[in-house]
Amino acid sequence: MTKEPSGKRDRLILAARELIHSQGVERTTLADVADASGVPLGNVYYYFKTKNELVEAVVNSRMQEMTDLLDTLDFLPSPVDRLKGMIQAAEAKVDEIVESGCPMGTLCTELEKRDDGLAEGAAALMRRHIDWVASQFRLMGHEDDAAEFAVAFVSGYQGAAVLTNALRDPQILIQESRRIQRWIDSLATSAG
Amino acid sequence: MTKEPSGKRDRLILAARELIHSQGVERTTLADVADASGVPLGNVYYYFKTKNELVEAVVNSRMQEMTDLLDTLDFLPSPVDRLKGMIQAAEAKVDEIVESGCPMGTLCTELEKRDDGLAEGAAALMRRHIDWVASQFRLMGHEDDAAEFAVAFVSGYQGAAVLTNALRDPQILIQESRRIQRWIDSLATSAG
DNA sequence: GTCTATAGTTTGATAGAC
DNA sequence: GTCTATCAAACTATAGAC
Repeated sequence: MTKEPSGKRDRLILAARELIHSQGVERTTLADVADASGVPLGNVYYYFKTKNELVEAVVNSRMQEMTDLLDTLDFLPSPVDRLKGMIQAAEAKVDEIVESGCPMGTLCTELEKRDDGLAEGAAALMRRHIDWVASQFRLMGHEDDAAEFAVAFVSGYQGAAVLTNALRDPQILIQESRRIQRWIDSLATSAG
Repeated sequence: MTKEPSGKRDRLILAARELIHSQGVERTTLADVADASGVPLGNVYYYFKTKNELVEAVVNSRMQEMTDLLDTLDFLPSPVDRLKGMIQAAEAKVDEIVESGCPMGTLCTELEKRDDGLAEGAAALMRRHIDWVASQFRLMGHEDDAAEFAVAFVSGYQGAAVLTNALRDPQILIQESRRIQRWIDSLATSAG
Protein backbone atom coordinates (compact mmCIF):
# COMPACT_ATOMS: atom_id res chain seq x y z
CA MET A 1 0.00 0.00 0.00
CA THR A 2 2.65 2.53 -0.82
CA LYS A 3 0.69 4.11 -3.65
CA GLU A 4 -3.00 5.04 -3.82
CA PRO A 5 -4.87 2.04 -2.57
CA SER A 6 -8.08 4.04 -2.15
CA GLY A 7 -8.52 6.05 -5.33
CA LYS A 8 -8.79 9.28 -3.40
CA ARG A 9 -6.69 11.12 -5.93
CA ASP A 10 -9.11 10.20 -8.70
CA ARG A 11 -12.09 11.19 -6.60
CA LEU A 12 -10.53 14.56 -5.90
CA ILE A 13 -9.90 15.19 -9.58
CA LEU A 14 -13.41 14.09 -10.52
CA ALA A 15 -15.00 16.37 -7.92
CA ALA A 16 -12.74 19.25 -8.93
CA ARG A 17 -13.64 18.76 -12.62
CA GLU A 18 -17.32 19.17 -11.96
CA LEU A 19 -17.01 21.97 -9.43
CA ILE A 20 -14.62 23.92 -11.64
CA HIS A 21 -16.97 23.55 -14.57
CA SER A 22 -20.05 24.70 -12.67
CA GLN A 23 -18.49 27.31 -10.37
CA GLY A 24 -15.24 28.23 -12.06
CA VAL A 25 -11.69 27.74 -10.80
CA GLU A 26 -11.69 30.87 -8.68
CA ARG A 27 -14.84 30.17 -6.71
CA THR A 28 -14.08 26.51 -6.17
CA THR A 29 -12.32 26.14 -2.83
CA LEU A 30 -10.30 23.14 -1.76
CA ALA A 31 -12.85 22.72 1.03
CA ASP A 32 -15.56 22.36 -1.67
CA VAL A 33 -13.54 19.71 -3.44
CA ALA A 34 -12.72 17.93 -0.18
CA ASP A 35 -16.40 17.86 0.82
CA ALA A 36 -17.63 16.68 -2.58
CA SER A 37 -15.13 13.85 -2.71
CA GLY A 38 -15.40 12.83 0.93
CA VAL A 39 -11.75 13.54 1.65
CA PRO A 40 -10.74 15.65 4.67
CA LEU A 41 -9.34 19.02 3.74
CA GLY A 42 -5.87 18.44 5.15
CA ASN A 43 -5.54 15.21 3.22
CA VAL A 44 -5.97 16.97 -0.11
CA TYR A 45 -2.47 18.32 0.26
CA TYR A 46 -1.05 14.83 0.39
CA TYR A 47 -2.15 14.35 -3.24
CA PHE A 48 -1.73 17.92 -4.52
CA LYS A 49 0.87 20.24 -3.05
CA THR A 50 -1.04 23.34 -4.16
CA LYS A 51 -4.45 24.25 -5.53
CA ASN A 52 -2.85 24.98 -8.89
CA GLU A 53 -1.55 21.43 -9.04
CA LEU A 54 -5.09 20.17 -8.65
CA VAL A 55 -6.29 22.53 -11.39
CA GLU A 56 -3.51 21.24 -13.62
CA ALA A 57 -4.66 17.69 -12.95
CA VAL A 58 -8.16 18.73 -13.99
CA VAL A 59 -6.83 20.17 -17.25
CA ASN A 60 -4.99 16.91 -17.88
CA SER A 61 -8.16 15.01 -17.12
CA ARG A 62 -10.03 17.11 -19.70
CA MET A 63 -7.28 16.33 -22.18
CA GLN A 64 -7.76 12.63 -21.49
CA GLU A 65 -11.50 13.06 -22.01
CA MET A 66 -10.80 14.67 -25.37
CA THR A 67 -8.45 11.85 -26.33
CA ASP A 68 -11.10 9.28 -25.44
CA LEU A 69 -13.72 11.08 -27.50
CA LEU A 70 -11.43 11.33 -30.53
CA ASP A 71 -10.50 7.67 -30.20
CA THR A 72 -14.17 6.74 -30.20
CA LEU A 73 -14.96 8.94 -33.19
CA ASP A 74 -12.05 7.50 -35.12
CA PHE A 75 -13.97 4.24 -35.36
CA LEU A 76 -16.67 5.88 -37.46
CA PRO A 77 -16.43 5.00 -41.15
CA SER A 78 -15.99 8.43 -42.80
CA PRO A 79 -14.64 11.87 -41.90
CA VAL A 80 -18.11 13.30 -42.46
CA ASP A 81 -19.53 10.88 -39.91
CA ARG A 82 -16.73 11.69 -37.51
CA LEU A 83 -17.20 15.47 -37.73
CA LYS A 84 -20.94 15.11 -37.36
CA GLY A 85 -20.35 12.71 -34.48
CA MET A 86 -18.25 15.36 -32.77
CA ILE A 87 -21.06 17.91 -32.96
CA GLN A 88 -23.62 15.34 -31.92
CA ALA A 89 -21.51 14.47 -28.89
CA ALA A 90 -21.75 18.11 -27.88
CA GLU A 91 -25.47 18.17 -28.59
CA ALA A 92 -25.87 15.20 -26.24
CA LYS A 93 -24.53 17.37 -23.43
CA VAL A 94 -26.84 20.36 -24.01
CA ASP A 95 -28.09 20.47 -20.45
CA GLU A 96 -24.58 20.72 -19.09
CA ILE A 97 -23.75 23.43 -21.63
CA VAL A 98 -26.89 25.42 -20.84
CA GLU A 99 -25.95 25.27 -17.18
CA SER A 100 -22.22 25.98 -17.36
CA GLY A 101 -21.01 26.33 -20.95
CA CYS A 102 -18.38 24.18 -22.66
CA PRO A 103 -16.03 22.70 -20.03
CA MET A 104 -13.04 23.23 -22.30
CA GLY A 105 -14.00 26.68 -23.55
CA THR A 106 -14.87 28.18 -20.19
CA LEU A 107 -11.74 26.66 -18.65
CA CYS A 108 -9.59 28.28 -21.36
CA THR A 109 -11.36 31.59 -20.90
CA GLU A 110 -10.92 31.58 -17.14
CA LEU A 111 -7.32 30.42 -17.13
CA GLU A 112 -6.34 33.01 -19.73
CA LYS A 113 -7.15 35.68 -17.16
CA ARG A 114 -4.44 34.42 -14.81
CA ASP A 115 -0.71 34.93 -14.58
CA ASP A 116 0.40 31.38 -13.79
CA GLY A 117 1.16 29.01 -16.66
CA LEU A 118 -2.08 27.05 -16.41
CA ALA A 119 -3.61 28.58 -19.52
CA GLU A 120 -1.11 26.82 -21.77
CA GLY A 121 -2.40 23.38 -20.88
CA ALA A 122 -5.94 24.49 -21.59
CA ALA A 123 -4.87 25.99 -24.91
CA ALA A 124 -3.25 22.68 -25.84
CA LEU A 125 -6.66 21.09 -25.33
CA MET A 126 -8.23 23.50 -27.78
CA ARG A 127 -5.39 23.03 -30.26
CA ARG A 128 -5.75 19.28 -30.08
CA HIS A 129 -9.43 19.60 -30.88
CA ILE A 130 -8.79 21.87 -33.85
CA ASP A 131 -5.98 19.70 -35.21
CA TRP A 132 -8.13 16.60 -35.20
CA VAL A 133 -10.94 18.44 -36.98
CA ALA A 134 -8.45 19.70 -39.56
CA SER A 135 -7.24 16.17 -40.19
CA GLN A 136 -10.82 15.12 -40.95
CA PHE A 137 -11.24 17.91 -43.46
CA ARG A 138 -8.02 16.79 -45.09
CA LEU A 139 -9.40 13.28 -45.38
CA MET A 140 -12.43 14.82 -47.09
CA GLY A 141 -10.10 16.20 -49.74
CA HIS A 142 -10.00 19.80 -48.52
CA GLU A 143 -6.23 19.89 -48.15
CA ASP A 144 -5.84 23.62 -48.69
CA ASP A 145 -8.76 24.75 -46.57
CA ALA A 146 -8.46 22.20 -43.79
CA ALA A 147 -6.92 24.55 -41.23
CA GLU A 148 -9.38 27.34 -41.96
CA PHE A 149 -12.37 25.02 -41.95
CA ALA A 150 -11.27 23.50 -38.67
CA VAL A 151 -11.14 26.90 -36.99
CA ALA A 152 -14.58 27.72 -38.38
CA PHE A 153 -15.92 24.42 -37.09
CA VAL A 154 -14.57 24.69 -33.55
CA SER A 155 -15.28 28.39 -33.44
CA GLY A 156 -18.89 27.72 -34.44
CA TYR A 157 -19.29 25.24 -31.64
CA GLN A 158 -17.58 27.43 -29.04
CA GLY A 159 -19.68 30.45 -29.95
CA ALA A 160 -22.85 28.40 -29.78
CA ALA A 161 -21.80 27.16 -26.34
CA VAL A 162 -21.20 30.72 -25.10
CA LEU A 163 -24.63 31.87 -26.29
CA THR A 164 -26.39 28.72 -25.10
CA ASN A 165 -24.96 29.27 -21.65
CA ALA A 166 -25.42 33.06 -21.56
CA LEU A 167 -29.04 32.92 -22.72
CA ARG A 168 -29.70 29.56 -21.04
CA ASP A 169 -31.35 28.32 -24.22
CA PRO A 170 -30.68 24.76 -25.44
CA GLN A 171 -32.26 25.55 -28.80
CA ILE A 172 -29.29 27.72 -29.69
CA LEU A 173 -26.88 24.81 -29.49
CA ILE A 174 -29.23 22.51 -31.36
CA GLN A 175 -29.81 25.07 -34.09
CA GLU A 176 -26.12 25.79 -34.56
CA SER A 177 -25.33 22.09 -34.47
CA ARG A 178 -27.64 21.53 -37.41
CA ARG A 179 -26.24 24.52 -39.25
CA ILE A 180 -22.75 23.11 -38.89
CA GLN A 181 -23.85 19.65 -39.98
CA ARG A 182 -25.50 21.06 -43.11
CA TRP A 183 -22.23 22.86 -43.82
CA ILE A 184 -20.27 19.61 -43.43
CA ASP A 185 -22.66 17.92 -45.85
CA SER A 186 -22.21 20.70 -48.38
CA LEU A 187 -18.44 20.32 -48.14
CA ALA A 188 -18.74 16.57 -48.67
CA THR A 189 -20.45 16.95 -52.02
CA SER A 190 -18.08 19.66 -53.23
CA ALA A 191 -14.86 17.93 -52.23
CA GLY A 192 -11.43 19.39 -53.12
CA MET B 1 -21.37 69.70 -3.92
CA THR B 2 -23.91 67.20 -2.73
CA LYS B 3 -23.41 64.87 -5.66
CA GLU B 4 -20.20 63.74 -7.36
CA PRO B 5 -18.13 66.82 -7.89
CA SER B 6 -14.98 64.84 -8.65
CA GLY B 7 -15.98 62.08 -11.02
CA LYS B 8 -14.57 59.43 -8.75
CA ARG B 9 -17.48 57.15 -9.38
CA ASP B 10 -16.78 57.17 -13.10
CA ARG B 11 -13.10 56.56 -12.56
CA LEU B 12 -13.88 53.59 -10.35
CA ILE B 13 -16.17 52.09 -12.97
CA LEU B 14 -13.64 52.69 -15.73
CA ALA B 15 -10.82 51.04 -13.76
CA ALA B 16 -13.10 48.14 -12.79
CA ARG B 17 -14.14 47.62 -16.43
CA GLU B 18 -10.57 47.16 -17.57
CA LEU B 19 -9.43 45.12 -14.60
CA ILE B 20 -12.44 42.83 -14.81
CA HIS B 21 -11.84 42.29 -18.49
CA SER B 22 -8.15 41.45 -18.09
CA GLN B 23 -8.21 39.63 -14.76
CA GLY B 24 -11.81 38.52 -14.37
CA VAL B 25 -14.34 39.54 -11.72
CA GLU B 26 -13.09 37.06 -9.17
CA ARG B 27 -9.45 38.01 -9.21
CA THR B 28 -10.09 41.74 -9.30
CA THR B 29 -10.03 43.05 -5.75
CA LEU B 30 -11.48 46.34 -4.61
CA ALA B 31 -7.94 47.28 -3.62
CA ASP B 32 -6.90 46.77 -7.27
CA VAL B 33 -9.70 49.03 -8.46
CA ALA B 34 -8.96 51.62 -5.79
CA ASP B 35 -5.29 51.69 -6.75
CA ALA B 36 -5.93 51.90 -10.48
CA SER B 37 -8.36 54.76 -10.10
CA GLY B 38 -6.42 56.65 -7.45
CA VAL B 39 -9.20 56.38 -4.90
CA PRO B 40 -8.48 55.20 -1.34
CA LEU B 41 -9.95 51.80 -0.57
CA GLY B 42 -12.32 52.96 2.15
CA ASN B 43 -13.77 55.61 -0.13
CA VAL B 44 -14.88 53.02 -2.69
CA TYR B 45 -17.66 52.05 -0.32
CA TYR B 46 -19.08 55.54 -0.42
CA TYR B 47 -19.90 54.99 -4.09
CA PHE B 48 -20.65 51.26 -4.06
CA LYS B 49 -22.05 49.55 -1.00
CA THR B 50 -20.70 46.15 -2.08
CA LYS B 51 -18.34 44.70 -4.67
CA ASN B 52 -21.32 43.26 -6.51
CA GLU B 53 -22.77 46.73 -6.89
CA LEU B 54 -19.57 47.81 -8.61
CA VAL B 55 -19.69 44.77 -10.90
CA GLU B 56 -23.28 45.63 -11.73
CA ALA B 57 -22.20 49.16 -12.62
CA VAL B 58 -19.58 47.66 -14.94
CA VAL B 59 -22.22 45.53 -16.66
CA ASN B 60 -24.35 48.65 -17.11
CA SER B 61 -21.34 50.47 -18.49
CA ARG B 62 -20.82 47.67 -21.03
CA MET B 63 -24.48 47.98 -21.97
CA GLN B 64 -23.99 51.69 -22.56
CA GLU B 65 -20.94 50.90 -24.70
CA MET B 66 -23.09 48.53 -26.77
CA THR B 67 -25.77 51.18 -27.14
CA ASP B 68 -23.21 53.71 -28.32
CA LEU B 69 -21.81 51.28 -30.87
CA LEU B 70 -25.25 50.42 -32.23
CA ASP B 71 -26.15 54.11 -32.42
CA THR B 72 -23.01 54.76 -34.45
CA LEU B 73 -23.61 51.83 -36.77
CA ASP B 74 -27.20 52.93 -37.34
CA PHE B 75 -25.86 55.89 -39.28
CA LEU B 76 -24.41 53.60 -41.95
CA PRO B 77 -26.48 53.54 -45.15
CA SER B 78 -27.41 49.85 -45.46
CA PRO B 79 -27.92 46.84 -43.18
CA VAL B 80 -25.07 45.08 -44.98
CA ASP B 81 -22.75 47.98 -44.14
CA ARG B 82 -23.99 47.97 -40.56
CA LEU B 83 -23.44 44.25 -40.04
CA LYS B 84 -20.02 44.42 -41.62
CA GLY B 85 -19.29 47.50 -39.53
CA MET B 86 -20.12 45.53 -36.41
CA ILE B 87 -17.59 42.84 -37.29
CA GLN B 88 -15.01 45.41 -38.31
CA ALA B 89 -15.44 47.14 -34.96
CA ALA B 90 -14.49 43.86 -33.32
CA GLU B 91 -11.59 43.38 -35.70
CA ALA B 92 -10.31 46.81 -34.68
CA LYS B 93 -9.97 45.52 -31.13
CA VAL B 94 -8.05 42.34 -31.98
CA ASP B 95 -5.23 43.04 -29.58
CA GLU B 96 -7.61 43.37 -26.67
CA ILE B 97 -9.38 40.17 -27.71
CA VAL B 98 -6.11 38.24 -28.09
CA GLU B 99 -5.17 39.36 -24.59
CA SER B 100 -8.46 38.89 -22.76
CA GLY B 101 -11.22 37.74 -25.08
CA CYS B 102 -14.50 39.55 -25.79
CA PRO B 103 -15.36 41.79 -22.82
CA MET B 104 -19.04 40.91 -23.13
CA GLY B 105 -18.58 37.20 -23.78
CA THR B 106 -16.09 36.54 -21.01
CA LEU B 107 -18.18 38.60 -18.58
CA CYS B 108 -21.26 36.51 -19.40
CA THR B 109 -19.27 33.30 -19.04
CA GLU B 110 -17.83 34.28 -15.69
CA LEU B 111 -21.04 35.66 -14.22
CA GLU B 112 -22.98 32.56 -15.28
CA LYS B 113 -20.84 30.58 -12.85
CA ARG B 114 -22.16 32.55 -9.88
CA ASP B 115 -25.26 32.36 -7.75
CA ASP B 116 -26.10 36.06 -7.45
CA GLY B 117 -28.32 37.70 -10.07
CA LEU B 118 -25.49 39.43 -11.93
CA ALA B 119 -25.57 37.05 -14.90
CA GLU B 120 -28.95 38.36 -16.00
CA GLY B 121 -27.64 41.82 -16.75
CA ALA B 122 -24.81 40.34 -18.79
CA ALA B 123 -27.26 38.11 -20.67
CA ALA B 124 -29.35 41.19 -21.49
CA LEU B 125 -26.23 42.63 -23.10
CA MET B 126 -25.89 39.59 -25.33
CA ARG B 127 -29.60 39.59 -26.13
CA ARG B 128 -29.45 43.24 -27.11
CA HIS B 129 -26.61 42.48 -29.48
CA ILE B 130 -28.47 39.59 -31.09
CA ASP B 131 -31.71 41.53 -31.41
CA TRP B 132 -30.03 44.37 -33.21
CA VAL B 133 -28.33 41.97 -35.62
CA ALA B 134 -31.67 40.26 -36.26
CA SER B 135 -33.27 43.60 -37.08
CA GLN B 136 -30.57 44.18 -39.71
CA PHE B 137 -31.25 40.82 -41.34
CA ARG B 138 -34.92 41.71 -41.41
CA LEU B 139 -34.09 44.93 -43.20
CA MET B 140 -32.19 42.82 -45.72
CA GLY B 141 -35.40 40.98 -46.48
CA HIS B 142 -34.65 37.83 -44.50
CA GLU B 143 -37.78 38.09 -42.34
CA ASP B 144 -38.13 34.38 -41.67
CA ASP B 145 -34.47 33.62 -41.01
CA ALA B 146 -33.52 36.80 -39.16
CA ALA B 147 -33.49 35.27 -35.68
CA GLU B 148 -31.52 32.23 -36.80
CA PHE B 149 -29.05 34.28 -38.82
CA ALA B 150 -28.52 36.65 -35.90
CA VAL B 151 -27.60 33.79 -33.59
CA ALA B 152 -25.21 32.42 -36.23
CA PHE B 153 -23.63 35.85 -36.62
CA VAL B 154 -23.08 36.56 -32.93
CA SER B 155 -22.16 32.95 -32.25
CA GLY B 156 -19.54 33.11 -34.99
CA TYR B 157 -17.99 36.20 -33.48
CA GLN B 158 -18.09 34.85 -29.92
CA GLY B 159 -16.49 31.56 -30.93
CA ALA B 160 -13.78 33.38 -32.85
CA ALA B 161 -13.10 35.50 -29.77
CA VAL B 162 -12.80 32.42 -27.55
CA LEU B 163 -10.30 30.79 -29.92
CA THR B 164 -8.39 34.01 -30.58
CA ASN B 165 -7.92 34.43 -26.85
CA ALA B 166 -7.23 30.78 -26.04
CA LEU B 167 -4.65 30.38 -28.80
CA ARG B 168 -3.48 34.00 -28.58
CA ASP B 169 -3.67 34.29 -32.34
CA PRO B 170 -5.10 37.47 -33.93
CA GLN B 171 -5.29 35.74 -37.31
CA ILE B 172 -8.17 33.63 -36.08
CA LEU B 173 -10.38 36.64 -35.46
CA ILE B 174 -9.39 38.24 -38.74
CA GLN B 175 -10.02 35.04 -40.69
CA GLU B 176 -13.43 34.48 -39.10
CA SER B 177 -14.32 38.12 -39.57
CA ARG B 178 -13.76 37.77 -43.30
CA ARG B 179 -15.67 34.52 -43.41
CA ILE B 180 -18.66 36.20 -41.75
CA GLN B 181 -18.44 39.20 -44.08
CA ARG B 182 -18.45 36.93 -47.13
CA TRP B 183 -21.51 35.24 -45.71
CA ILE B 184 -23.25 38.60 -45.24
CA ASP B 185 -22.45 39.45 -48.85
CA SER B 186 -23.89 36.16 -50.06
CA LEU B 187 -27.09 36.85 -48.12
CA ALA B 188 -27.32 40.31 -49.66
CA THR B 189 -27.42 38.98 -53.20
CA SER B 190 -29.92 36.23 -52.37
CA ALA B 191 -32.35 38.39 -50.43
CA GLY B 192 -35.71 37.04 -49.22
C1' DG C 1 -1.26 7.52 4.42
C1' DT C 2 -4.88 9.87 7.04
C1' DC C 3 -6.87 13.41 9.67
C1' DT C 4 -7.49 17.51 13.11
C1' DA C 5 -6.24 21.78 14.33
C1' DT C 6 -4.50 25.93 13.17
C1' DA C 7 -1.28 29.27 11.17
C1' DG C 8 -0.80 33.02 7.69
C1' DT C 9 -2.84 35.72 3.99
C1' DT C 10 -5.98 37.98 1.44
C1' DT C 11 -9.96 40.59 0.95
C1' DG C 12 -14.69 42.45 1.55
C1' DA C 13 -16.55 45.51 4.55
C1' DT C 14 -16.99 48.92 8.59
C1' DA C 15 -15.80 52.56 12.17
C1' DG C 16 -14.85 56.84 12.92
C1' DA C 17 -11.72 61.01 12.54
C1' DC C 18 -11.51 64.95 9.55
C1' DG D 1 -17.47 63.63 1.02
C1' DT D 2 -12.85 61.81 2.02
C1' DC D 3 -9.52 58.85 4.04
C1' DT D 4 -6.96 55.80 7.64
C1' DA D 5 -7.12 52.09 10.41
C1' DT D 6 -8.96 47.89 11.31
C1' DC D 7 -12.29 44.10 11.86
C1' DA D 8 -14.18 39.61 10.41
C1' DA D 9 -14.58 36.03 7.22
C1' DA D 10 -12.76 33.02 3.82
C1' DC D 11 -9.27 30.35 2.09
C1' DT D 12 -4.66 28.28 1.03
C1' DA D 13 -1.35 25.89 3.23
C1' DT D 14 1.24 23.61 7.13
C1' DA D 15 2.20 21.13 11.62
C1' DG D 16 2.01 17.27 13.83
C1' DA D 17 -0.65 13.37 16.15
C1' DC D 18 -2.11 8.84 14.79
